[in-house]
Amino acid sequence: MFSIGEMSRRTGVKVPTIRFYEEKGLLPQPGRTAGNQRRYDNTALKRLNFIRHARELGLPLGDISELISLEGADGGELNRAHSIAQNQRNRIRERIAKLKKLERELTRISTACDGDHDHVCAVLRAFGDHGGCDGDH
Amino acid sequence: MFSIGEMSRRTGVKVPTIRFYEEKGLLPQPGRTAGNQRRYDNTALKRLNFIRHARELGLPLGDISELISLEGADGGELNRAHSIAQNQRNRIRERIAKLKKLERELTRISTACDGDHDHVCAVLRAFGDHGGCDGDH
DNA sequence: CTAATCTCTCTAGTCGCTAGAGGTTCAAGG
DNA sequence: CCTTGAACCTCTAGCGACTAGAGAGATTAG
Repeated sequence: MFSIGEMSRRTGVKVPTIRFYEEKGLLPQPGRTAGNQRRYDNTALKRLNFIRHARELGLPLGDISELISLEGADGGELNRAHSIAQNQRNRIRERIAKLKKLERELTRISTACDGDHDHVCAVLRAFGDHGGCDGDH
Repeated sequence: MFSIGEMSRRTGVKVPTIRFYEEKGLLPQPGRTAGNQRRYDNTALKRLNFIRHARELGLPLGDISELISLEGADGGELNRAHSIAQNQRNRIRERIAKLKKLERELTRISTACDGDHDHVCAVLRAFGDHGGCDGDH
């Protein structure tokens, strides 16, 4: 049986965050000591690791809670798990594409004014200006 | 002179967001009609476009407000504008690298279980499992 | 003049936490 | 057994960057 601090050490999830997950229903309410402190078992530890991993993958808590509810589900319902993973992958791909565009533009902005500050700084102009973008944002 | 709705139409920034920017000091308080409605001029329009563009580049409002205060600054202070742009570029590069790692891992997860759902779904296992990651997250 | 559409302020909600106050419990050392 | 100090408890409030809605007043086109 682990205290909340022990859970935190073992998973890297901060103590208040663990309580927050419990409040949101992602972690089941654990047992308590006579003095009202939480005590967790291995099942809870595994679930917290699951949540942490999924969070690191960028899944919103809603998706994670859906995945949790799929534990022990059968064939048809498991397609849902697949599509959550696929959706997240697509979201990430889109974000990568968008960020690459932004990087190109920031490069343009940064090189717009190479230390010659006698005139109005081109960096500031470039920030205000969509004209130099190659994109659709 | 534009109404707040006109500003919104011209910049693509939503009406409540414009008021929010004003409240945060990013937009100066505009003039008002006798009936207390906001009326903006071209300067305000340009500034709103500046904010919008910078936001699209992912700059936090704090950085944007710093950039705004650099308008009309001289050489030394303008280096600050450069470093804001550079920092943001670095942040974005890091995010791209991280997202690419996640994409690889989601690919692994998605392909862990190709429609064969007779056993406990490998997707769910993979979400709970760091072992297959190549990374340090 | 009326009706439709803006616009006003204000409050509260979103997401995923994080920080702090003020109080209680636990575990170890004496 | 008792004390001390760390860890724990609940509760509230705050972050960033908005978004949504209520209820009231302003503007504008016909």
